[in-house]
Amino acid sequence: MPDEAPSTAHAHRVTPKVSYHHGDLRAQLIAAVRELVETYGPDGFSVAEAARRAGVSSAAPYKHFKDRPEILRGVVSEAMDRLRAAMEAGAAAHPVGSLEAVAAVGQAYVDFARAEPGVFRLVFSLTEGHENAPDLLTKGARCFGVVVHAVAACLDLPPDNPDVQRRAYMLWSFVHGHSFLHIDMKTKVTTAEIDDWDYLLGISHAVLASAARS
Amino acid sequence: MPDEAPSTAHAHRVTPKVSYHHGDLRAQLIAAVRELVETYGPDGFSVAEAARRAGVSSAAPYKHFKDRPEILRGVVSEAMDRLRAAMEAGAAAHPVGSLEAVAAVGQAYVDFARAEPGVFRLVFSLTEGHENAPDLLTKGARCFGVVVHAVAACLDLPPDNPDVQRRAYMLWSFVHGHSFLHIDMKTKVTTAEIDDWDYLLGISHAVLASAARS
DNA sequence: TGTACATCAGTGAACGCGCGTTCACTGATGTAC
DNA sequence: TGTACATCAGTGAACGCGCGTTCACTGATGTAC
Repeated sequence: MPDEAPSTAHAHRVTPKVSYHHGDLRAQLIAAVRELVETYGPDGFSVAEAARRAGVSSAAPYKHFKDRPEILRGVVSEAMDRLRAAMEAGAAAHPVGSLEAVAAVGQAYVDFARAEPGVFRLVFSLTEGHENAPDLLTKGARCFGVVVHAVAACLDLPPDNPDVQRRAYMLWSFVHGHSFLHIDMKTKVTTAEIDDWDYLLGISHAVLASAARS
Repeated sequence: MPDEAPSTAHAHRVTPKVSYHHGDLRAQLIAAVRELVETYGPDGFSVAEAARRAGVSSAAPYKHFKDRPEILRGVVSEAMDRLRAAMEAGAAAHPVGSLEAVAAVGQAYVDFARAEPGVFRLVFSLTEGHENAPDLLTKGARCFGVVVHAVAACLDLPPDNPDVQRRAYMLWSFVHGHSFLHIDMKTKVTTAEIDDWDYLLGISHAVLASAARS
């Protein structure tokens, strides 16, 4: 080769990204976007900045994603997977059919929102993503399915029972609202102290024990 | 002009919305931004486009607002005023202390979210606005105050009673979650049909009638 | 085993664009005298 | 009452910027023979 003697330089390139094709750029980009979304909010990310943080040229992301929205969808998809896993783990930590199992699903939800408020918000701000990404809709429905499952077990009814669906939705909206209020208003707007677990148990009891409505 | 009497107490300036050059550009800009936010989402507005829609040059907005964030804050402030007014009107349409009055506050909240989903989302996505705008915090607290008031009347307890605060927060998070889920997932994720008024009455009953917790 | 080749994840330069904001200005308005 | 003046909400041109995306390319990798 006309290049200089490679002998000395040949040794070991200590830089971790020695490889031209670096391992998993897609995953690294998603991680970078998550970071950006947490720092600057759901719309405060740019493809360019994400690429910069992944240590790659600004054109590189387009080898893995069609365009900017697709990157967002990738982040949301991955986040929903983690959210569902957390909810399932919460339920699994308590006896099947117990009120605690229901509350634990809610606790996982709230914990996720608190740990990743930016991503959490992003998941629910994909107004345009609905039509474009049926797989995201599916994943959302699966998350809801975890709630339905816990409620059904608790009430000893089949998951498709209307009353189960209704109460599961009530619980979900409750927990969803609590999560959002929590991350939106770090400054408390109420004088009452809220302990999550107590609160979620109380909610679960109020919703599941109240008289069935038509 | 002859409409003077500057030293007397009743020195009321007639001509409430004096048209200098353009009429009330400030209000028109806010209206334009509301429109943009509804169309393109909370972050999908630009100062330039708002000015365009108001029929003025792109520099004109800076005669009324310091910068872009201040415009957003103006929109949110105005929206919170309308939201509170709607909640108060809802409560006032039913007997003081009735469960219906409580549910009507929630209904007004949900109605607002459904009528202006973009603005509604914007109100709750001002992550940075908290420190910058104490007046927005105050307005938010006042909105919550409407809920507290209705709950206090219903339970016949003072508004600063911890149980009142706790139940008001529960109701709020419930309604907040329902509102968000409603505007986020137009496609229903549950098989159960939700009638708002029934639903809100049920919620109010479940929250206010359940046994008091420590 | 070595070699030729197709594949494909990267580069880096370039593009057009719309944005936020500033600037000196203009001309209508309200007021003091 | 008329006039001179200060005020201020507008203009329109200009700026620098970072963005999303495209493009021809490069060179490492895996595989068929």
